[in-house]
Amino acid sequence: MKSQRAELVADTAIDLLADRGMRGLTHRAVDEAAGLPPGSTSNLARTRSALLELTLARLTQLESTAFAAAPAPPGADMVEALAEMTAQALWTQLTVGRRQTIARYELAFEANRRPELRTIYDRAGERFRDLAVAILSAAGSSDPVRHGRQFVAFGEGVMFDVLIGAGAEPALDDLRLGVREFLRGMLGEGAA
Amino acid sequence: MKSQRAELVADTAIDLLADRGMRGLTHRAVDEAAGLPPGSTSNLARTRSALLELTLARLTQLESTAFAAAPAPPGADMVEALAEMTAQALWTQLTVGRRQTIARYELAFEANRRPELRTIYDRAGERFRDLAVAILSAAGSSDPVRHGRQFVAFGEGVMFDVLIGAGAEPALDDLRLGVREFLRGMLGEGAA
DNA sequence: TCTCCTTTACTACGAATGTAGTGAATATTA
DNA sequence: TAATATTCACTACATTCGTAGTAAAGGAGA
Repeated sequence: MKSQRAELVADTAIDLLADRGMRGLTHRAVDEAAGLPPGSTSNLARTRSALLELTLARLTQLESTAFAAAPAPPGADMVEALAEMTAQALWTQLTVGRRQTIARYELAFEANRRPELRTIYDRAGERFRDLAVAILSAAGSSDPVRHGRQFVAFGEGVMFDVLIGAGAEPALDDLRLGVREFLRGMLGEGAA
Repeated sequence: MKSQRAELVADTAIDLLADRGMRGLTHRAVDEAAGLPPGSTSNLARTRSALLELTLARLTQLESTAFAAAPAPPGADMVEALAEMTAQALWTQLTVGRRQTIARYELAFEANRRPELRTIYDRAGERFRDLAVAILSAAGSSDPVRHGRQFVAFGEGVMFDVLIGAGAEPALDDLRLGVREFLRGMLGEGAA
């Protein structure tokens, strides 16, 4: 981020987005929630579009570091390891990163109507998707591109369901079971 | 719906929600988009909360009819039939029902902050989930409740991915393939 | 036909919003 | 230190928002 202040503003915007939604995110609301003198946010991000861009940029920055350390251990049962890794990642996003995930979803919707956001969102999504393709390819997928995409979609669906849908508590064990079944379905019963 | 006018207002609100998001849905915007004299929506749904409730109620009404005719054909390969059925349903939601789906997502988020919406949303979701559990149970699932839930989550994820995420065109063939693999993963390779 | 009740049209108002201008304060560089 | 560029705090304004009041229109039932 360009400055400490920009970080503070963006982080506050993320929380507001998660807690109060798109309508709750305003320049003034950020000032107030961050304890900044009124006008500060308006000054840093002149337009609403600029504020959204700043927030999304910060969000992708935060999430990219969260998924950085994840080298696939090429052990005996790769599916098992991959399932464990994925379940843990989902778990993290659902608990510690709950608000970040919700804020990201809010911005994803907004990106459908704002090209400047779409650009940022897609660039981050692409990197993530490519990673999934590479991993599934290494795991012996017969159609890595489609599978990679489906893998990401499955993850988003699980998170969406927990955070927005039924609202039930996420259970790590269930996540593990689910991901394992999902992977076996794609890679075949006895996949390496 | 209570009146033709209420239907018109709700349908217009759905479109606005899909096209302009939560911030684009206002009493005045509905009047204008529906071609009603200013104040009409405000009069029909006195508060913003009432407007959102009306819209969500209409939405669940519309979607319940869309999924009504779907008796599982107990043929030889049940997984195959179920996959075909699901793929078609997803396809419909992604094309003809695109805006309805997006509007539903918007309201789902809002329901996290508005208990009165949460009630409506959950009641509809429960019926849907129960249906999934029953179908998977009939298909021989070893854990119908968890699988039913995961099945719904998978569907939401696929839709979310297409509508909000990568934004690529949905391909019916890919949907069919994906659902089939997903089901085989849950039900076992040679599931009936 | 007359009466009662619901729906509709229109208007008003306080509060909140996005945006932008300006001068002071602070940091950076020469 | 002096000059310059950047960041900051504060203010102002037109617009839009949610909400509500009220009077006219319309329809149902006696």
